Amino acid sequence: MTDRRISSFIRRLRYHGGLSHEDAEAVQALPWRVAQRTKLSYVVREGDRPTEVSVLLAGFAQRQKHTSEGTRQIMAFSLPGDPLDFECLFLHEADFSVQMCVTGTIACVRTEMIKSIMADRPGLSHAIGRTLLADASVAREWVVNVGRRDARRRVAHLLCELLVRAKAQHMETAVFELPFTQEQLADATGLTPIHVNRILKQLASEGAIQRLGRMITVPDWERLRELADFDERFLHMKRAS
Amino acid sequence: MTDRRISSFIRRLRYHGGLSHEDAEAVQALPWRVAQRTKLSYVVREGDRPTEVSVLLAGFAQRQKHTSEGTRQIMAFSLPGDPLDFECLFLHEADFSVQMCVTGTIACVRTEMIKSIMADRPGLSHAIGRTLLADASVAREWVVNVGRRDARRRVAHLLCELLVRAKAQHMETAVFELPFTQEQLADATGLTPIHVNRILKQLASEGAIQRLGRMITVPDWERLRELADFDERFLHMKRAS
DNA sequence: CGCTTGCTTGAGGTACATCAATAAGAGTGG
DNA sequence: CCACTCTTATTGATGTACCTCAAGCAAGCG
Repeated sequence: MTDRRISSFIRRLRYHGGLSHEDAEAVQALPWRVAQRTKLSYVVREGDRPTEVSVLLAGFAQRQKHTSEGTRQIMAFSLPGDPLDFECLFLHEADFSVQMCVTGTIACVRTEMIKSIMADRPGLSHAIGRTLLADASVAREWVVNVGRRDARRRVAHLLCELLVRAKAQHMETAVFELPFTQEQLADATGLTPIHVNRILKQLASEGAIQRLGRMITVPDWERLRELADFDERFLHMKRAS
Repeated sequence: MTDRRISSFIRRLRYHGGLSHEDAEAVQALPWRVAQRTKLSYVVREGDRPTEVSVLLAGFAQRQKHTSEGTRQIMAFSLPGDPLDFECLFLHEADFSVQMCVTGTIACVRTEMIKSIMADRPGLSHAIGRTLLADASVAREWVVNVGRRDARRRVAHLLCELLVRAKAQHMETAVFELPFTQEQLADATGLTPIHVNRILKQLASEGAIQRLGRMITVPDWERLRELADFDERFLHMKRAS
């Protein structure tokens, strides 16, 4: 029973360039095991050597690590269609944990299955490599964000990234429901939740965003983009899709 | 005229797992063009679409980006043997600049040449993928470093990473010559050069490191490692080498 | 030399963290 | 449907790690 939502993963593979029709069908035809995962549950933990890899079909997830101090750093947010731990196809041991932000759905396949179709399909192999390396590019941008931008720009930059990526996956974005707590936003930006709160308030008072609970509306995209020092080239998207 | 130093690149490809003897020979046999690059020269610039990719043979290089404010963030340091811009094999457009830290040597090949032997050699393709994804893992660790560690740990963590990587490339490490200015260390850790200076002084006064100019000696590795919250698993090295 | 680049040290400022308390939702069980 | 609890958001007061500005110093190098 193949889940139609796998197509969101295929759309993700296509962001970064062509993928043949046959390759797409081969991915669809894999024996995906679809599973529900509750909020806060872990899909992978740092140090695991998974025998399955997963794709996010619905909901949101985060990649994170903990320091010895007990603090947490989120290194990426995953949207529906995103592979969650495909780096394990190359690296064996997970260097980060993946945790669900909200209750959602994932699809898993055994690593051998993926590896075996990748061996027959260089085009698919390449597409997966591109996708993983595009994620790497995002991580590099996060180093810049956390290392060299002030709090206002950091938060705004994160909002921009989420909006662009959500749009590329055809998600509802006229009004964007932020599925993250301010604590998560803080752990993603290297700030405290209290300061994130103040920054969101400030952005709203400046008219850069509008808020209603966790609902964010961006009345003037160009304004927010400029304020955030946001240049979407780091997302390596080929087409508007 | 193949440069024997290409073997340092092959050693790097082997960090993360096996590479067949034939694959190694195929890499050696590529028509590498060896070139000298002076200190501060750029190998690639953000936004370039290079037709050649490069490997660092001697010297040090850094990956960096600039913000609209004019500040710089360094996202990685490259050691001899490291591929400098192989992500372009997958992503076409460079999302970062590569600049030489000191005068050194690089080896370049046209992208088609590499792509063509990769098409014939899945094992080599996989090894290159592993290497690039291991670099991605380092970038994620840098997000943690810059986002959630205090200045002392940040600097110490960077020193630990450089030492372990240098050791894995058989570089002289009993005494480690830091080839970086304090400004570069600052741009890599998200600090100011002045604060890096004070931190280095502090680390030295605590006995965690010894300094003589840019020469760094680590009298007690375990001590520095603990102080830095350093766990080398993120480097994904298979063997002590 | 003199000039430039990088290192060092001090004084003072600020962006963000920490601590503390209240308020507002969101479940949950009765 | 309401009381109860827990999590999340908000706001204020205070603290501090790091930044900025400024100056002197050492070392490499034409």
